[in-house]
Amino acid sequence: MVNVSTAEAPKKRIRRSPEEARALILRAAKSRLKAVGPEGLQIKEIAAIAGVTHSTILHHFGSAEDLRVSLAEQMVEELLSDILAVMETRDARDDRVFPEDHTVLFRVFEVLSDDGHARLLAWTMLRGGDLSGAEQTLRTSFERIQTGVVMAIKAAAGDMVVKDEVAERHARFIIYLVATTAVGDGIAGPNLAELIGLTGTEATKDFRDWFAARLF
Amino acid sequence: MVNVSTAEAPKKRIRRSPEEARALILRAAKSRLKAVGPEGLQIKEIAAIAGVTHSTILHHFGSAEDLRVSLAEQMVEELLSDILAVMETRDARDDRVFPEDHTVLFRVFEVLSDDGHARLLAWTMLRGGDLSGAEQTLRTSFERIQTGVVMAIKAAAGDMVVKDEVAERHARFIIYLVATTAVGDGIAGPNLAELIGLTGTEATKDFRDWFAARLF
DNA sequence: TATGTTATAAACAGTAATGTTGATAACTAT
DNA sequence: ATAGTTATCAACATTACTGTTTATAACATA
Repeated sequence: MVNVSTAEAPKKRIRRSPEEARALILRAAKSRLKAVGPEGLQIKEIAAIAGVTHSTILHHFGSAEDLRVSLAEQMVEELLSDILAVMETRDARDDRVFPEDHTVLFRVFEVLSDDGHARLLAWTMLRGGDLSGAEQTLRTSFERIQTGVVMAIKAAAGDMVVKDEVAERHARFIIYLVATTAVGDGIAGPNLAELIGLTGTEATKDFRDWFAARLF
Repeated sequence: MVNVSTAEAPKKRIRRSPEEARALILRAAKSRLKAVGPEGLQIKEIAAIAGVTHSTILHHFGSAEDLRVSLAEQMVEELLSDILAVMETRDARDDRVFPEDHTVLFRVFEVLSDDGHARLLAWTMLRGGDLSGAEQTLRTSFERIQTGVVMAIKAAAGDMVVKDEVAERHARFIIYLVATTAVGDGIAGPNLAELIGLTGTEATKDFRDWFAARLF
């Protein structure tokens, strides 16, 4: 006998293309990760946000772990392309890669720290997952960043001649420092700043200015 | 009927004081953390290392989560007391807080980054875990660190007079920068260094020297 | 329309972690 | 000694997460 009064309305299915479904699920996973941290990365939670069942996720990604790997790869690529875009579309009136208003550095902090990428990145690294899928993107992106920083160093030196190898070494240090600082800032920033008394957007800006001024 | 031939020898129980038991378990948790990272922190594994059953852990800590919080708190306290010890027992021949061999800074990196403290801290923060249990320790420790750094800044200024508020502001920036960098280094260091080509202990030391030289 | 494909869902199964309970051994105090 | 306390263990219960199976709705194509 069919239960009439309490019968669930048969749920309308939305049929998506594999690409759409994957994108939808990855978006949900990302928002979940940003909201609650690594613990929230469970396929049932993600499924709920995406409005699908968890078996749909397994269908598209194979396993929960594969979804996490895909997510990590996608995030790394987004992050780098974001930063490269800033570096390489500098203002036409100012051809320096690192103009004095510190646009690029601020943007790096913004992208890495304020947007939550650092948290996601940290999660990726903490879990020791491999990023070999994004390996090539990573390498070429870093080469382009390196090139930009070397140019900036030479520009900052003005008339003085800077040997290539010196500039390259210096560039590596700078990149490493900025990256680690932005990551640390993204993770420990809120707690640490409160503790030290560096609160408010004003203090944040002051710190970043001070930091930027110290780099070259 | 008692099974004679295959009877297990009745396991001798070691009865510890609550303090000893907690310390033993925390030590095991710490070693496990270093070995496998925050994800491997599961009470049965820890129990196996400590040589107790997992219910003993639950008895002493309440829940698996509470153990993780306790571990994080303990590590924060160890970390700070470690750093303070280095800062405050500087070589008698050199009364500067930050001597030119960068002892203190190197120690900060060592403790935070190399020992895996940063990873656990990051993990804790990413999970939104609170460290309120260590709140008081944190505050007083940071005040002492702040004092030391202000002294270092004034010493570095030599004969020039530095206003208190200027030195204090500068000190906050330095502390914040060192802390975030060390955290970021602890998390992203291995991956990032490899990517950039800053590999080997030599390169690590070079970077830290370069960084230290740039602080004051 | 008929047929095939597959994205989706629901129910079920397996597994690994945390958590609970009751008994007991080791210690303390009377 | 005796009684009381509790740290410990073993066995069990529970939860929560991943993965599997089967059926079907949605769409494409002929």
